[in-house]
Amino acid sequence: MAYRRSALMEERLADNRDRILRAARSLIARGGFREASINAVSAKAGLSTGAIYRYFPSKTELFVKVLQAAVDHECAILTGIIEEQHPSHAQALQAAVESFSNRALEGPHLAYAFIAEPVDPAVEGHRIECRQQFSNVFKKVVQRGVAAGEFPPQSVDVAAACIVGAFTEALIRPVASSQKSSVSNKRLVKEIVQFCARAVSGSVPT
Amino acid sequence: MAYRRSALMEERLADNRDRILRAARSLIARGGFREASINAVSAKAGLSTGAIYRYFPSKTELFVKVLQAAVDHECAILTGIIEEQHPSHAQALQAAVESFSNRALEGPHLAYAFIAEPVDPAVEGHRIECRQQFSNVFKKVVQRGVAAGEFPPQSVDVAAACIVGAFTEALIRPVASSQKSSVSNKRLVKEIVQFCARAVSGSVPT
Amino acid sequence: MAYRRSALMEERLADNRDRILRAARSLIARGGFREASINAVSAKAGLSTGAIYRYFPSKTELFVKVLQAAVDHECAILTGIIEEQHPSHAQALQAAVESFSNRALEGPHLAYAFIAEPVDPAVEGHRIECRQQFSNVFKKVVQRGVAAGEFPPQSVDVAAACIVGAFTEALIRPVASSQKSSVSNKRLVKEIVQFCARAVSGSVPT
Amino acid sequence: MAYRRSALMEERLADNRDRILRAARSLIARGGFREASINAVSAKAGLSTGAIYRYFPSKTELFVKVLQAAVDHECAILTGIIEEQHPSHAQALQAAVESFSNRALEGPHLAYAFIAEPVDPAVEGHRIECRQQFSNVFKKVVQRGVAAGEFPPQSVDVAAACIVGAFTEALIRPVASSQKSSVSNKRLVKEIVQFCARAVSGSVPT
DNA sequence: CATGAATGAGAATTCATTCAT
DNA sequence: TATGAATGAATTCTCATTCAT
Repeated sequence: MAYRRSALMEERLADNRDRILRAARSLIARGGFREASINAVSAKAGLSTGAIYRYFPSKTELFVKVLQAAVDHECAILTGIIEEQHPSHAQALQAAVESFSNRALEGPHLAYAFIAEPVDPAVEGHRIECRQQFSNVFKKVVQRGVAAGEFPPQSVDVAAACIVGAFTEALIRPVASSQKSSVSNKRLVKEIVQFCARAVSGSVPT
Repeated sequence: MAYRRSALMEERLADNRDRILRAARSLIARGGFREASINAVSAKAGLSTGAIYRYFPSKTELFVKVLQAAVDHECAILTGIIEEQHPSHAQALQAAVESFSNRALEGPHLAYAFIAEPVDPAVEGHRIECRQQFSNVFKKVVQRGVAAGEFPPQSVDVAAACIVGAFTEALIRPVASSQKSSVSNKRLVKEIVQFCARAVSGSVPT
Repeated sequence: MAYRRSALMEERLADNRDRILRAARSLIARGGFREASINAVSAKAGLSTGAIYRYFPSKTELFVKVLQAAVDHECAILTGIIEEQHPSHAQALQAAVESFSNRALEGPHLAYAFIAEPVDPAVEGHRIECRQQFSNVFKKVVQRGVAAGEFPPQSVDVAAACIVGAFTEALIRPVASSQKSSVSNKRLVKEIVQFCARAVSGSVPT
Repeated sequence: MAYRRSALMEERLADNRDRILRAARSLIARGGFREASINAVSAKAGLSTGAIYRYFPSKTELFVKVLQAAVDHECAILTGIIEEQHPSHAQALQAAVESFSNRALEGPHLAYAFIAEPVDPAVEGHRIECRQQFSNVFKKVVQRGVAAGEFPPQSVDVAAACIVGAFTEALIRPVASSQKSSVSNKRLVKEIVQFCARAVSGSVPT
């Protein structure tokens, strides 16, 4: 007679899976994929190496899930923002960029991992997808702005990619150099936001 | 009995060093850092693995030098372009971005490696420096444009970083996804160039 | 409060033990010892991994029991055959060999496992015993034939071992090579049978 | 300027490759494929684990080479024997079987490994080939005997397989059980030889 | 100075066995 | 008693670095 899996156990299982994901995420954020060995992940998650393989079929799949989760979470937030009421499409874009930037400055290395060369070519395909998915959010705002005549005609795909690249790079730079930047974080975000706004609108935001 | 290093020998040494750098560069460009093992580099350079260590103290240092050389070369070209006569600073910027983009689209994986996560965290610091150096060229154009009143006031550091990030991301995307993009390379470059021009000038380029 | 083991429970225990044995046997037959992991066995038996250890102290012991059971079953059949009335001892032998061969060609991989290298050296000792037991059946026929003067004098132990080895190898070969043999199964069995008959009798069977 | 590889070094390399092969062969012979881990092989060969991979691309390939070498060596000897002058084909067969048996009784487990279940299915294909190759030698003798009318008509393929199986089994049994057999080695070989002779000729050898 | 064989730590993954529930 | 998640030692294979020749 099979024992029913108790609610407590279910919880523990879900908890473990989560701890593994968080451990991997944390290690990737701190030191890139290179630092996220199965040993390191399992140690940080407080589990044995073998336990990882109960929850994920391979290291590659684990990484894919980490990226996916991070991107899903971020995209949900950004989508929420651009669907809010905004005086203009430019301001919708600015709000999204600002929101992302503020979060990225808190945990900057994960954003960095999005554009990192993967340990395993098998992750590569998925990483590209993630970035694509990621920039799709921005693409939507640009599309609307162009459709509304607020923005000049432009390739929305290219613009979205440029936006993602622009703020990613600008955000990563000061973090990676780990030296006090010449501009404060607040100022940095403001400048990034305005850069993007000018880029899509072709006008200086007021 | 210490032999004086003959001119011939000096030449051979320099030649070997160069071949190693070129071999590493070629391998990185083709398959990323992952493909550039010491074995592969030495084989491609026509030398032994041990010989590598006569010219470079470690793999890390070799990679650093490869990046440095690539960036130096690129920066020299870009600096040359922006120092030419241009009708406007916006057009100087556009010429530089276009030039870089065209080269990047020919050897896309090397550009990709610029923003790739390093094999060794020790490379990281230097990679950031390289990108810094890299964006300094664009910073100069922005500075001039702002000083001349052609561009609106803005943080030239942030703008330069954004520019580098923008075109890097936009260029890498189609390469990485290795699928025919919706826009042709020619169109892609044009769109990137205009994105950057709008971003710094706050106006739609004619 | 110790419950007396009910008849029902006894039955269930015996049933479980049997299902484990059958599951293991089936897996070994299909893919060799290599495929018969405790996980696979328990899954196929519809039990948990832990449950296996209630019925068998170790994987090794389980395998030993699987072999024992298979051999016991086969020996019972073969003994039945040779105890039947036969015109001659040579024909008794032929009937036994033919019977075994036909069954082996239906489930060839299990026969194969009899002579397979064991996963665990601890199984080895027992596997030898099984083959011994196995050849004892054939030994009896040879003994009778020699005693009756139908077969020439010979070491019955060696002859029995040779017989087992001969048909095992001949049966396994086409299976392992998994390519259509030059001879049909029917012909194969006939040839094996005659080989054995000639070997023990020193005459060509009519 | 490349240094020429000295004769001494060449010798050391060949020697190392040989030591690896011998180490693997010895371990397989002693405890089957299971005991021949890369660690064990390298330790026995007096090399590091990594060194193995300079000489063999994988464990599988190493095993294949071990089998191949053993079989090649044995086949060469047996072929030599059957090509000698013999009073009859039956005696040629007997000489070959006797020769093989005597060697097998000195290093018995390697013969055993020929019919062992492989660790890696990739080895399987090759192992079958080896056994085939092995029995081809005996097939030739049977063919000649049949052609000469000395042996009764029979499937030479089946007969050859049976012969190999017969003496393999008979030789392995006493060794594996590691208990003094009822028959001496000398007697054992004689009995095996006669079994095979009767089997192919259908007559009692004088 | 050049060579490249050798090293050996470390990587991902597997699986028999245990034990808290 | 039954469960199956967790363990962790063991496995194969890689590769930066060294050093005898």
